[in-house]
Amino acid sequence: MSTDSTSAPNFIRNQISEELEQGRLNQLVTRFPPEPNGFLHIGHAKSICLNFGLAEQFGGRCHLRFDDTNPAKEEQVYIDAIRDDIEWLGFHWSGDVRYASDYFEQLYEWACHLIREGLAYVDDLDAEQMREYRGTLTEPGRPSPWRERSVAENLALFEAMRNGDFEEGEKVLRAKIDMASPNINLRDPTLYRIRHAAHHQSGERWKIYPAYDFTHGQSDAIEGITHSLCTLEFEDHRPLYNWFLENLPVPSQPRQIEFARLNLNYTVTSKRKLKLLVDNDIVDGWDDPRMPTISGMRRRGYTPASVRKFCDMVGVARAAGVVDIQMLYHAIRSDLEENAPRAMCVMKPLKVVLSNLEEAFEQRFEVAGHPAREDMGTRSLPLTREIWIDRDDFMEEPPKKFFRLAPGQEVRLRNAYVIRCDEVIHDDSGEVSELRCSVDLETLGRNPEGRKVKGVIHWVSVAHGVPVEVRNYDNLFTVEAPDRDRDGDFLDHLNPESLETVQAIGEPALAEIEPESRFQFERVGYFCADRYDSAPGRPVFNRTVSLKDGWAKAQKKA
RNA sequence: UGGGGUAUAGCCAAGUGGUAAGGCACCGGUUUCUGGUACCGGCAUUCCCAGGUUCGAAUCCUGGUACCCCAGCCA
Repeated sequence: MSTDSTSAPNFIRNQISEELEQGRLNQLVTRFPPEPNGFLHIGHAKSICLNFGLAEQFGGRCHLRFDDTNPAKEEQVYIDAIRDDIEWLGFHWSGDVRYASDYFEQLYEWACHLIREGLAYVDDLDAEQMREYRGTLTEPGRPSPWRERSVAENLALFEAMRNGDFEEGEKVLRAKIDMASPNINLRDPTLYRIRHAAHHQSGERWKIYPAYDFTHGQSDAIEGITHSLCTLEFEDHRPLYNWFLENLPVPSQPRQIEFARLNLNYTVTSKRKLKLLVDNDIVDGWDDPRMPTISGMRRRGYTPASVRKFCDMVGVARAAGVVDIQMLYHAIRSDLEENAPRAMCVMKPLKVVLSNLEEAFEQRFEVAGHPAREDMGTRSLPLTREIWIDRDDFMEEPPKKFFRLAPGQEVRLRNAYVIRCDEVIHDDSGEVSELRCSVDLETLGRNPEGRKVKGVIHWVSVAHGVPVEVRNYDNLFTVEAPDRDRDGDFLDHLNPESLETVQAIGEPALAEIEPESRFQFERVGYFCADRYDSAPGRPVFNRTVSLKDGWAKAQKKA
């Protein structure tokens, strides 16, 4: 697919290119700053595409920086998964992976600087008391009784905090800004809290950890980030972000710009909720193919290009909306339509005996790997007297305009002959168990004379078909906005049919395929060999997305 | 009159004073050995509402309305 990511204009790109043109900016430097407390999801993909895409496009740099200021929630496994996800998407960060924890010493010094300037103090209030003193949205807060400690005392106390002389929660360092500010973030926000926890990067070195607000902007400044792009909920934090930049001797002045986070219908994009799905074994891990995580989408069969194209289609703006999941489906379908080789695979096998062929009949067809891509070569397809077709392609009492198989009706076997259904055989329970059909040997590569055969169905030789496990995935939720249930739980809307496993029968070429190979199973959908469970000789496919089904749609309307 | 934001089609989204891009979805049609794809055509006399300025307004002004975010020692 030749979609260059982030090609569409948006307000951030416009701003940057203007700054570049006017010479107010030399080189663009962005950053992607995940907290390693979960897996990346499709919402993060939007941010990754924005940050890395912008840097790529304007010849700038993009840093990967882990915002690792909360050891209690973070783990190395997440760091590894996040790096993999970004690389899989096809982006490259500038320089080494960075960590906010790399700057802990500098941050500590800057905290001392604030104390010396009379702009920070150690507070003994506990969390509950602090909340009371903070006031409410409509009422101003009151100053803490500890707000006017001397610089010397604050310095000593803060050092003692660092040394581990206090228990967790006993003291915090706060900025001294304005307890009456209408912006709650400015009511003396917490800068440091005590945590006697081991940190995945800094180990046991620290007993105190800086809060997000005191870390992010300064880290940006240290790295020379020019544009710090984040989501809308941080808008209220921008005055604080700037306050630190103004009151600290930082080496550069980054600028924070906010954009709307991505919401997708029929799914949830909240690390907390995703973690809940994982922890309660509702899904099979963070990379379950039903998860909107990047690794889940990878396992499901999405391509990096399709994810990038999707992000590009969605755009970047400041209006919070919900994107239709059909857009995602479109992105992957259009990629795979062009790039996935074709194969035939029968999902619900129904035996068909081609009665006018001899027992030992066998003919092989050299068939295109892709109808429009000669570079994909050909594959060999054997036809024998007994074949499997899909049960959905036969109806004993068909409605009008049913172009598939029915008693007395003709249909083309894809890549082979036209056949006519002569006889329907039922089992004891009355279920259709077998079809007897006759082959018109004059119809290979040409249409029969005097009649129009509109239907084409897929099939597999009984003698040569290979058993294939197919996992048909569907939306994890049955409602558009599972998040937004005011008096229920999002778990109430789980789709009980989000996974259906079937034992299918595929054409011979599917026997020896590598994990993560993608195919279009003709007339059915796009499938990807599971990266963990599939192996040559034992294929397991995940349905990435179905093909559009005009027949089903027409039936629904009728 | 707590603060900060956002309103353009069913959904996403361009557009920043010159007469409503594009994509998804949807609806027709053509082609087709995938009821897929591709192709052609349709889909906002109007931009949250009401006034005003102007030759001219989605864009400027005034006044409303709706929705989103904020009271972690999370990010």
